[in-house]
Amino acid sequence: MNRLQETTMITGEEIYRDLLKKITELEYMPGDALSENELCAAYKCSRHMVRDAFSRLKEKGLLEVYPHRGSYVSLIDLKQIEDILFLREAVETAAVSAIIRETDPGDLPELLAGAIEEQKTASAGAEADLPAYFRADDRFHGILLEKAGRASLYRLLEDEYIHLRRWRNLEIRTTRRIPALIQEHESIRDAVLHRDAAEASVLLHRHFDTLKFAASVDEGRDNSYFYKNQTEGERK
Amino acid sequence: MNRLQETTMITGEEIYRDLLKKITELEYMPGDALSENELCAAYKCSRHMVRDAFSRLKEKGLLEVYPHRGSYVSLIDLKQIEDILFLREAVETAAVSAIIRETDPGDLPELLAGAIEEQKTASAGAEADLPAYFRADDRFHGILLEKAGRASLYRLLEDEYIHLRRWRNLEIRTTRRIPALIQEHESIRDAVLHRDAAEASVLLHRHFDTLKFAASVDEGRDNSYFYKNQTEGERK
DNA sequence: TCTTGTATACTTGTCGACAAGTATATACAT
DNA sequence: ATGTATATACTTGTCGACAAGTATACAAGA
Repeated sequence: MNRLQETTMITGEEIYRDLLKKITELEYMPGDALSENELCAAYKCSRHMVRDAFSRLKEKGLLEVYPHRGSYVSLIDLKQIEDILFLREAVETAAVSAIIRETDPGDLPELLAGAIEEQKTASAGAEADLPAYFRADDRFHGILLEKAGRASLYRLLEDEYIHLRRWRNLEIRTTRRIPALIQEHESIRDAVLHRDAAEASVLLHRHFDTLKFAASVDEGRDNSYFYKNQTEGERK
Repeated sequence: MNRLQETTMITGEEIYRDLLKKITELEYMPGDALSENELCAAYKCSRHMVRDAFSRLKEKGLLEVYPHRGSYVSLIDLKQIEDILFLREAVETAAVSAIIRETDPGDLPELLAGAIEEQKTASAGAEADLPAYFRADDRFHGILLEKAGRASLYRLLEDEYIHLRRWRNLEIRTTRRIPALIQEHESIRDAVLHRDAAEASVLLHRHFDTLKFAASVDEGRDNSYFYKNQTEGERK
């Protein structure tokens, strides 16, 4: 707990959003202790607002509350990250399949090209803007669902993707490996535009395997940001 | 609000679970008003416990809270139901693909056969046990994910499946159409055991289309259990 | 020095009371 | 009879205070 700024939050909803954002963007790192008292002092509100936000964050798996001991930002569960990557691969493969099966391209080429272009500019040069790249990356995959008529599903899965984003913010802090990801995006786009569902499926599988590999590398690291071997939620 | 039994709940978690169950199992119907005061009287606890449960139910999209007016059980969003069916189809197709690609059958035949057998006994005869059938149905699909090494993903998607179960409880109240669903399960099982991924994919698509059709029929119904045309959350 | 018991300073859990907004019923004027 | 203003009975929103459990610091005894 530090950097408690003098914000003037009002509603419990805003407190919840603020905490959610700070956890996702690693302002509060995995394992950090969050004190109800300090937070309600920072937000200048009563503990009930903070407790309500805590309750929801706990429900989302972003906070662990140990009664009468303290509350801590959840560690990252790499098995869960792999699950969500599997989920995304499955959903986006189905979306691409639906796009190819049911509709004509429409403005899909322009949309995908725009997202890819934005990824390149955001990740290029020394003044690379990683958050901007991540947004463009999300947009690329979002376009696929939207054009499959499943934009609302993308919103529905937001809660799961939160965990993915937090891990991504922790994992990808340089632009070193981004060009390879962009190249994979271009391959996927080409397969979709050529209406080659089988090829797109293979490329999506490979794309998410690239990320799963990164997650498996984390597995071996010995820092305090990840749960170790199924012992999730066993803080002594 | 009625049938308030004299339970002796204690923790807020139990209250939340109880409300969740009663909403899912339609003891509280879509649109029903839930009063904080009446509930905390029934549970013999303070309003804070109920409010905390309300906050989480709201977050899950099962309750709509209108400040200073009242709280109501969410109506069923059929677009969301279709999204979740699309999600399940995508995930289970990917799971079947993984099963066929990566592992040998193992005890998969026995497990699937057991689940199907349970579906038949639960839905047969005049004393049919629908909840038991639903559990066996869930198990069938759960086995596919488990054998693909994604049991934890199944748990992760529980929150989305809650909405599906609530709709299912409302939609399927007789055993009339269940034999067809069981037959589809048997076809899917056969395709998986014959390691025919393409056929399994087609059959899964058809299976979920059967359910999506039921959802589209609901769309035309003129009762108060469903949101009408994207106007979700517009209660005057 | 080591062990043990106790006091203390934390943490989260729960409660009652009041504030504020909304809808309805009622009395009044037209 | 009808439209309007007011009073009342609800609803959810917010707060301060206290209860209860945990870990730590510290002092007393072996």
